[in-house]
Amino acid sequence: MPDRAPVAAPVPAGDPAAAFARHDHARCAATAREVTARACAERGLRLTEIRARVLAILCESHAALGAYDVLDRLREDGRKAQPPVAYRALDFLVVNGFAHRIERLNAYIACGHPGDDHAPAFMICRSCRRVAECAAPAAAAALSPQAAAMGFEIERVVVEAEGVCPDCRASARETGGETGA
Amino acid sequence: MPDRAPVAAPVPAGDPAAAFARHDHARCAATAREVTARACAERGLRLTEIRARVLAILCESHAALGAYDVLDRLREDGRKAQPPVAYRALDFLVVNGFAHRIERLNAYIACGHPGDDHAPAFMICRSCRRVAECAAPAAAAALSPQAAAMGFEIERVVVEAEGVCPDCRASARETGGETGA
DNA sequence: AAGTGCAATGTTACAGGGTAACGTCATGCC
DNA sequence: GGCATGACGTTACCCTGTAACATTGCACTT
Ligand SMILES: [Zn+2]
Ligand SMILES: [Zn+2]
Ligand SMILES: [Zn+2]
Ligand SMILES: [Zn+2]
Repeated sequence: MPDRAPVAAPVPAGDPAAAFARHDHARCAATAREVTARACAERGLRLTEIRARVLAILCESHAALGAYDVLDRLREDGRKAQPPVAYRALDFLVVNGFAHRIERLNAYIACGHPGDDHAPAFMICRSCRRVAECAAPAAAAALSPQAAAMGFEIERVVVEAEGVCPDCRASARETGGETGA
Repeated sequence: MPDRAPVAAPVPAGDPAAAFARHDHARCAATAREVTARACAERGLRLTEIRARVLAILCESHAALGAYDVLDRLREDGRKAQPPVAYRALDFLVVNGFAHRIERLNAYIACGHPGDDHAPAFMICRSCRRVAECAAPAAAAALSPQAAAMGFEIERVVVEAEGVCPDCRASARETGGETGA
């Protein structure tokens, strides 16, 4: 499902709420690609053609894409790509903080703050698969005391909220039915 | 990897830290099964033979088991079970709050507070796959303001911390090497 | 220029996780 | 008996992910 009209911009493109609100998505996507390219240049990382293409595919919308969705898109370009091609590019983007894996969906999204070192939390719409990336250091921090108490060393925290986005709630209300697609 | 010696009980069996500490696991497992059985009786849920068996399998250790691990165990009983048999039993347990799915691992554990309505967070050892279930309402609550601000309706929050448990940290130190198995 | 090393990509083949769909069977109710 | 319901049995898939190895291209050495 495509995002809503990417014309007006009542919400700035970097805002977490952008995923579920009207915003200038062309600018949103272009910024993400440019910032990532710059970060790669600064850090000596090679943003190869395939990697850049996969990032562009993820940037096309705020919906999470499965690795095989990405693979299909690569094949539409005329490549005869096999699964490892998609997975390797996705791994590169995730490891370097330019994309995120959504565990709940086994899927991927472009990062909203590429290059920055951040502790993201995600709001996942179970109806349209769009995902908003929020900063929620408090959520992860809440676990530290308990981890320390039991001697557990935390390396990474996954925080994913599943629910229904404003658009899909509105759609459900119109049809009077459930919140499904 | 089996749990450590289930003899002494420096930690009470219901404690979140039990997953990574010496405790009376026989008692720990028996309690989980009994509480679940009682909750089913009270609520008119049918804890059938297969469901009870799957719960017992999950209760055998604090390590997360994949659906196919559970299936293999069912087959060892002499059943000729197919995947849906395991998935249906696991779904029953998860939906009714007697087990949890660990998204990060695509795997399952028995619930530490079966029947109670709770907002669990998990500490997952990436080395031995054991999982501690903690109560961390603060982690989920930290997302509410942002969700409200963007009109997102949260239905469920996944909080999973990945890291290394005390035992595996100790093992790594002994061998001077990395924290792998 | 030839040789060497490394990172990225191409390709095959498979393992692991999950479900739709349909048939069967037992239970309980009218 | 007739019927609805919920659980289980079975088949046949689809989606997700990776090990392993061949190849390419580029940078750096000699
Ligand atoms: Zn956007
Ligand atoms: Zn939505
Ligand atoms: Zn135990
Ligand atoms: Zn461990």
